[in-house]
Amino acid sequence: MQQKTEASSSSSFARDAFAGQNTADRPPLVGKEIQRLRQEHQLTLDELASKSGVSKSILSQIERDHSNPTLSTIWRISQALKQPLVDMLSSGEEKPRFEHLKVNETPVVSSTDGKFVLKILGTLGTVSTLQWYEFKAEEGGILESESHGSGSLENLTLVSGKLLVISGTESRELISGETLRFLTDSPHRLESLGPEPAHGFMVNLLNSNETF
Amino acid sequence: MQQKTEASSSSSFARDAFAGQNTADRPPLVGKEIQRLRQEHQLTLDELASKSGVSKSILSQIERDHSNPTLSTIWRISQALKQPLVDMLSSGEEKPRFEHLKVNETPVVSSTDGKFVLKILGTLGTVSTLQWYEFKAEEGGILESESHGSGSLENLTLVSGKLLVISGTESRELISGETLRFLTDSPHRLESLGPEPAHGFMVNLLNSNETF
DNA sequence: AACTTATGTTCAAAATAATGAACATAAGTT
DNA sequence: AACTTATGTTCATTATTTTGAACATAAGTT
Repeated sequence: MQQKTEASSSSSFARDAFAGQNTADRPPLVGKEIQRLRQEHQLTLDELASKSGVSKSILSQIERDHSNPTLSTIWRISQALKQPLVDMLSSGEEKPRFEHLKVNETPVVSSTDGKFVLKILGTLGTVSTLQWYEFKAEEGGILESESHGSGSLENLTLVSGKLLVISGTESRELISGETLRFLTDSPHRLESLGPEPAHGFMVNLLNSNETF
Repeated sequence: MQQKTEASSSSSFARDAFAGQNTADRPPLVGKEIQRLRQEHQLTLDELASKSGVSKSILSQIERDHSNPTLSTIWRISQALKQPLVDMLSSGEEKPRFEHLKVNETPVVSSTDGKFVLKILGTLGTVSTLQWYEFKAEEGGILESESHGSGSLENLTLVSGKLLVISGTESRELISGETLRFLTDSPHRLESLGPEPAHGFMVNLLNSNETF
C-alpha cells in the first residue's frame, strides 16, 4: 500500500483532476460551499470537527476540494451545519434563473377523442410527488385515471364550465369558480357537462398521506 | 493494515451500523433507490458498471448498503442512470409531510388598487412549502413580492393576456399559453401589460428548511 | 523579542472504499 | 445429466479516504 502525501501527489483529487470542467462533467465541488457555511456559522475547523465528528484535517482538505468525501462524511458535515445534504451538493450547480416554456413546448396530453386536453405545467420530485395541469374539455370530454396510489390527493379548480367528478362510488358536480379536493387512491373520472367548455386547473399531490 | 472481508466484518457499513435508525439520524441509504433505477433501466450490474465506470463489485455492495460510497462514485452512478444526483440521495428521505390547512372558502388577496387579484386555491406544509393560486389582473395591475427565501421557485402559467415578470435584475415577458419558472429568492414583481386582463395560474414552491 | 493562543495545513499510520478475478447460483440448451 | 450463459456475490489486493499528531503561521501579550 503505497503511501501518498497530499502535497506530493498531483492526482490527489478534484481540483487537479477536474480543473476547468464544469458542473455537468464532474462531481459537484462542495468545498467552497462547506467553507462558506462554516464561516457563516462562525466555526473554526476545530469546532466543526468536534460538532460533526469529522477530523479537522479532512475538513481542511474537503474545503479545498483535495478530497473526495464519503457519503457519510458529507452527511455528518451537513448535519453539523444544519444544512440539508442535498442543498449542499447542488449549491455549485448553476441553475438557470428562468425557465421559459413557450406555447408549443408545453407538454399536452389529450383523450382519444380529443375532447379532453391536459397541459402539463409542472412536476416536482423524483417520484413525482407533485404535478399540476391546466385542462380544457368540451362538452362530453372525459378523462379517466387509474388510482394514483394511496394517500394521493387531487385538487381541482374550475374556471369555467361544468364538471362531473367521480371517484370511487362518490360523485360531485362542480361549477365555475369552485374548487374540489378528493382522494385519488381509486380510479376516477372527470367529465365536462357543457354546454360551454370546462376550463380549469388541477394540482395533484401523490402519496401525500394527508387527511381531510 | 488489517485485511477485512465483507463477510467477516460485522461493522462493514450502513446496514449494520445504522440498522433500525431512521432517516434523521444517519446518512441516506441509497442502495434501494439505485437498484430500483438500475432495474427500471433494464441494466445488469455488468452493464451499469461499464456505463458508469464503477466496478460491479462495489455496485453490488452499494445496492445492499454495504458500502459508504464516495461522492464521485455516487455521481458517476447518477450520471449513468440519468438521474440528478440530488434526487437519488433524497429518495429515501421522508417525503414532505403534507398538512392540510383548512380552507373553507377561497381566500382572495388583491393589490391596493384592486387591479391584481389572487385567489388562494390551496396550500400545504408546516411552513407552507407549497401554495397555488389563480390570478387575474387588468391592465396595469401589479403584484410586488418580497423574497420567498433561498431555493424558492415560482411557476407561472398565463392563460390569457400579457405579463411582465421581473425577478432580481432580470425580466421576461409572458404571453398567453406560456409558462415561466423562476427563482424567487429576491424581490420580484408581476405586471399585467394589457390590454386584455392577464389571467393565469401560479404554483409556488417554498424552500423548506427541513434537514435530514 | 520571546511567549502564548488561535487557526489552518501537512505528515505517517490506520481504516475503508474500489477494483478485477474467482466463485456461486439459477435458467436455459444440447 | 452435463454444458453453457447470465447474473450477482465474495475474495484478495490496491487505491484512497480519514485520522490524530506534528507542524506552520499569524496575531496578540507580557
